[in-house]
Amino acid sequence: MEPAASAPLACRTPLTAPALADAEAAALAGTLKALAEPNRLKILHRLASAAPDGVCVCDLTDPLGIAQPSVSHHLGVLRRAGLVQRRREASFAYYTLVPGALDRVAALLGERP
Amino acid sequence: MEPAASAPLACRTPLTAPALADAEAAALAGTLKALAEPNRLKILHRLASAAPDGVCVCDLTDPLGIAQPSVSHHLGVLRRAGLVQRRREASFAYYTLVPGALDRVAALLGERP
DNA sequence: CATCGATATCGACGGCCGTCTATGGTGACG
DNA sequence: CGTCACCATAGACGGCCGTCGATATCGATG
Repeated sequence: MEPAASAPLACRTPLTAPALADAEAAALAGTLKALAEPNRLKILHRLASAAPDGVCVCDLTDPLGIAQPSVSHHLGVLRRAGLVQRRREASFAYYTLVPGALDRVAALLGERP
Repeated sequence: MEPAASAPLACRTPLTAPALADAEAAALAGTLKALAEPNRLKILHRLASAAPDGVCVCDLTDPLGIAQPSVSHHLGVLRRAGLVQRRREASFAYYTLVPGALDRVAALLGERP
């Protein structure tokens, strides 16, 4: 608007702020990217609804309507993101939510720094 | 584990639940997909930090380190997702957060149905 | 030991996404 | 009225992602 240096014009920049660091942005984006998929959201909802001691893969394949390798793939993504955990028993695999994980993400989105 | 019908085996399915509807899953996934990008998170953080009357595009280009059309692209994605809004003034464009948008997303992630 | 069922991994294919350069449209200024 | 700054759009290119069929592993069963 007025006293700038050499720049031809500056609309204005009233703010300063730590500016979200690259590492934090990438980390949060990674977690959100794991969440941003319809089938994975359905999986999480299912695990949240009926997760006393876990849900096995065979109980997820039919409701989702996708092939079993795809279900395993999505579970792997959620597991690498730290959102779910696996408990192996015989030849079955029972998946459960990692307790505070979703709430932590929600808190990060809700906070207004 | 034992008394099934004709299926050769059923690990067990103790739970029932409405099961997240396709439309809801797709909608939430769409919003999360808009959030799941480092540069867009930085934009939102910036808007949240210093957003009394908005931030113009020129103030976002340099901190992000990407070309101006890319910034416009990201702002468009956030706007179509209903997360930010635009206010045009002269040749400038001031972007602000849509008030309750982020909190709504956080609430959806935090609720345990 | 041979078989079968439950999962995970592999390789391939199609589509979406983030980035860029180039260009267009609009308001201010001289 | 010509010029310039700000912003948006269009088109192209490379890479990541979701899906599948095929295959491997591992435990239980007979």
